[in-house]
Amino acid sequence: MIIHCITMASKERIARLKEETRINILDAALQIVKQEGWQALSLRKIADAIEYTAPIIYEYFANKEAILLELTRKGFLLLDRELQKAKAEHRSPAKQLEAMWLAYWNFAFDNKELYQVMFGVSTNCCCELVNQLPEAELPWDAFTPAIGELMKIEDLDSDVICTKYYTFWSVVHGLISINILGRNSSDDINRQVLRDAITGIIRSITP
Amino acid sequence: MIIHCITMASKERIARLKEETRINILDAALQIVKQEGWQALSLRKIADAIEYTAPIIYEYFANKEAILLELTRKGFLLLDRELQKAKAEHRSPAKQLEAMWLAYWNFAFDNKELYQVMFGVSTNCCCELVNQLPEAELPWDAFTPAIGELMKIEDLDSDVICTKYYTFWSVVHGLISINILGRNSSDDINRQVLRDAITGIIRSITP
DNA sequence: TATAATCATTTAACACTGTTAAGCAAATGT
DNA sequence: ACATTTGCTTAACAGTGTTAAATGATTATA
Repeated sequence: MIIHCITMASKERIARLKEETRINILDAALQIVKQEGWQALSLRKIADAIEYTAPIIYEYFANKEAILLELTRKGFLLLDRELQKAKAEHRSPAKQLEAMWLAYWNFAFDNKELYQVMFGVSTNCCCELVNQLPEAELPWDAFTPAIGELMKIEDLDSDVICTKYYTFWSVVHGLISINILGRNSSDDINRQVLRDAITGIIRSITP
Repeated sequence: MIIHCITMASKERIARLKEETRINILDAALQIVKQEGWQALSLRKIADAIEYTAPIIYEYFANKEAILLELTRKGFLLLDRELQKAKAEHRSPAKQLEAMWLAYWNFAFDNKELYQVMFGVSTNCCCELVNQLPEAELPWDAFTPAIGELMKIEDLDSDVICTKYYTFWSVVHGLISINILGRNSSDDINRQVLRDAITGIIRSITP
């Protein structure tokens, strides 16, 4: 009986350790990418970083793609946190939209590597899988209520809202992509493009 | 003397053949990518397609990246042809801009693979090198005169024109990227977003 | 024409990559 | 004390880009 309890506790400890190395794998992967870029990420490098050999990774992830997929999942959750935070700071939908797209912009540059794997900017991976990720719809869920409120439209899946959402998204994502690719214009111009576009769209949908 | 002429001719014939297999390499690469995607492109597959062995490719290109770089160069030239064609069909800068961005859009989907390697959408390669490519500035050269004319600004490198160019480009490239990644909205909505955004920007800069 | 030099091409090899199977040694259950 | 499971490693496979050496045909030279 007592032995049973002890083994239960040790099982839990082991489970905790396993969870920990799972996190270590993800952390190591992200760190390598931040230091050397996506192209340099290899399973053996991850294994080195967590002081194991490569095959052990398959105890925690089905394959390399699964690691990237998990990173994009965490990316979407982190992005959603930032969006919610920005939203909570304002009451009017116009201000909310402006703050949220700005938060989106900042997220992309504060987490360049995550954004790359989330939206496939200059990295080749798992589009189809990412699209099946439920978390990939969090931005939609975050933005459309504000758009709907601003336009006084209740059906958040209507084509009108969809169109406006994609207009916002396109210009912001486009500008981010162009910058990540290094086709840099100056930061001043970036900021102005972003502000002009967002306020322009907001004005165009404000009744 | 005669012999000299003959050898000259044979040298030219050989040079022509070499140029031909250079083109064959590029064609084979693009065909493989179109059929199996960028991830599936390998030197040995290219070699197979042109009925040689892999190392022969290094007689024509410094490395794999150089092949991709040459494809993006050809991509920019092709894009420029389309832009010029669209431009030539109209006289007013507003109509020109609209037609050109539409041509840009069509190019991206008619040559999805080229667009991907040109702008790094879900493929990892050679950003820095592409940015040094002179041909990468052809779109800028194609668009800014119309923008300048429309805004009645002569200095095509002024910040105002730069800002407007990036605004156009961001929304179009963003929408393309999102679609290539498979985050598809319907074609109807795409078309509407594109038209709305372009005509909106044009109206906003028309005096 | 015979020999030397050059050229085009291939084979072999290296250091990587992701991934799987086999083995081993320590911890665990009986 | 023995059997079994577990954690982890070593070895291996098929593939990648890339380089060096070897081969065989073509060309130039004597």
